[in-house]
Amino acid sequence: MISDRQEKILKVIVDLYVKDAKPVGSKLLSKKFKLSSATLRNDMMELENQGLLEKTHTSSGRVPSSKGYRYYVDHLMDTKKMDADDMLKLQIVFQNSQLALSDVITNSLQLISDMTNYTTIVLGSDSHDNLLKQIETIPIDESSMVVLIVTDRGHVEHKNVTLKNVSSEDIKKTVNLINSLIVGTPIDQVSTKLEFEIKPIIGKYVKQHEQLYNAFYQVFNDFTDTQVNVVGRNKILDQPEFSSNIDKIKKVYNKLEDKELLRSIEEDNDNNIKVYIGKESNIDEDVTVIKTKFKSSNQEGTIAIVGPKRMEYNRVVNMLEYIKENIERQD
Amino acid sequence: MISDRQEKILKVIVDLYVKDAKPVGSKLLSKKFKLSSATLRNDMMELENQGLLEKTHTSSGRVPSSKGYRYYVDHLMDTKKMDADDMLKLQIVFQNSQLALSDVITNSLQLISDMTNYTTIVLGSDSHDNLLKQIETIPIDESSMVVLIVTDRGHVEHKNVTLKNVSSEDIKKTVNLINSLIVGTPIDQVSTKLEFEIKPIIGKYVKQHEQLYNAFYQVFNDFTDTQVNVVGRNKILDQPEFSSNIDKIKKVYNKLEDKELLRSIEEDNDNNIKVYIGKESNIDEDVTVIKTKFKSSNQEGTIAIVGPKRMEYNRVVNMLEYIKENIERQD
DNA sequence: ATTAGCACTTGTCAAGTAAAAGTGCTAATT
DNA sequence: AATTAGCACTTTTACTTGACAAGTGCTAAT
Repeated sequence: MISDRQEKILKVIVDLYVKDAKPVGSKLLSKKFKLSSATLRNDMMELENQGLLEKTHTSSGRVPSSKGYRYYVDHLMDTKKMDADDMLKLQIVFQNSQLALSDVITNSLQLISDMTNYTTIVLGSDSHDNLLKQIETIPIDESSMVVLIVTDRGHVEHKNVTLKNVSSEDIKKTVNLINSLIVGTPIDQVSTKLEFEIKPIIGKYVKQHEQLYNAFYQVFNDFTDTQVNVVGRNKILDQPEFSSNIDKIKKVYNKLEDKELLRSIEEDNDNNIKVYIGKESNIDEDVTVIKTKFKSSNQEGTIAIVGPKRMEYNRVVNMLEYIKENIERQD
Repeated sequence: MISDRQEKILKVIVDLYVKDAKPVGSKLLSKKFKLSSATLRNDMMELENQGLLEKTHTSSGRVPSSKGYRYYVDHLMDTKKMDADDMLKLQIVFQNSQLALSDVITNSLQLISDMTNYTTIVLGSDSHDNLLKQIETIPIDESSMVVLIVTDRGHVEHKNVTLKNVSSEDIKKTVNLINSLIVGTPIDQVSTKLEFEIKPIIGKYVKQHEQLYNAFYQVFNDFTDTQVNVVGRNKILDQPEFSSNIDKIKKVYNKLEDKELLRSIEEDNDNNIKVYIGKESNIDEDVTVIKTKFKSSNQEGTIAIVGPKRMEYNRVVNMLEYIKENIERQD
């Protein structure tokens, strides 16, 4: 559909626009190609007709459209060449054997955020299908205790609970009951089991069963759906497409707090790296999200980079690829 | 130093400016007082000479200075009258006996943030002087386990740790050793004790002691200084003094991530409600922070409200007072 | 002690102008 | 047939300009 030269022109326009955030005109391009600006103009017009480029106003230079970025991502970028400096810096994090995997992930995403000026997100996997592994209580003083819940995949939930006039005997009984009867149950079914299997029993044999039941019920009920860690939220303010537009900032920030949205990113089950350009991001037409799932023996989840549509696609994809591979290799 | 009438004028100016964010002129004031604008102008001039009012430019109305707000806070506002609607809404949260105290705190600060459009912060108390209460390990699979640490004041820290070829025997031995030897030690001395009291012993009796030592060392080392919960970060974008000034927003957001700053808020040991106006906030000359410590049998910490210098001092102080009292009464 | 009156200052808004950047089209050139 | 030179046209941006509104400080009168 489009000529080789037009492809090259598109690539150069994307690269230039990503770098400088300024619409690219035919004159500037004519320096990169050994062609007159008029020739470039003709090709640019064709690329615009194909919907790959756009103008910001009648007489402005061209800017890639979402479709243009899509074409770039799918056909034009050299995805296998990683910047040496980026690689080196990431390596340092991954080679620090002192760190637990979760810290390596956090650190590397912090690093990416700092290097690229984009916002990064780590989503712990949805724990609702985790199985209850063990519960544990630790008394703090005569009227309060800490309740701990651990799942088979290592997710921990804890809570400080206040109890009045409950004997440690009764607490122990209840804990043992739960540990023997409902361990192995998926987390989202625990509440039900608690009600129909535990409540009737402790109702008979345990004083203050009401309080105890409520305490445990509460902890399970609060079980966090998805652990979210947003790194470099403020980087958004450094991106020119946002820093001049408070309403956009407000919109993006609100979306970043939107659990629904984050869940939807996580629920995409493609294990490869996936690029959501502009509206596809469900955040803002000027935002791009690049995400991937990862899964090691120890931990699984999703990592995502949120930046302007005018994003360093190449670089980010390469970095994510690197991280994903290295997490999954760590076994 | 200033007359009764001048005091009244200052109060009205603060109230008006807080409400409308517009400099207050003599004409507007003359409607509130039965005096001509010229008279008011004379008094305003005197208030300006005293440093209590400022002009934004030679011919603008007056705006309270930091000193003016300070005077208002210390002498002028009726701190005992709480808005009935505010009270009602807070009551609902505090009367929900289903909730654990920590949730009541979070919910009430979320509520304040929503009602006032300010940002709120909950700082869990610094845990460094907490004493180690108990450690606990829960195996996840053959190569990883969860390590849990609980302090005497109910602070919980947990971490997923990967171990290779370490027997559950050895883990148990080490845990028992720690629980018998260093329980009761202040958290910030645990690392040292771990090194000089535990390391030598497990060095002799435990295989893979290197790995185990490192794992535990790591968890203690990561012990979070202060638990921070910032609610309603985005409200800042709705305040007119910031929404037109990206640089200010950037500055404030960066400060809100600044652990040093948050620690300094927490380290102020005044148990009463304290108001930091403008520069005193250490955030921005246009920001005010109002904070208080709270302490119940179960939990202690600091709560702070961050808003523009043009803040509803009265309302916020009253709400904080209410919250503080109700937290501390819950025993 | 208060007020009326007035000259003066500053910010804001709309309209107008000129320059810069870049386009599309036509006609000439390779 | 593809490329280029040339030019009229459009839009943005940055500056002026002028008029008006808001509000002040000061003086003189009440």
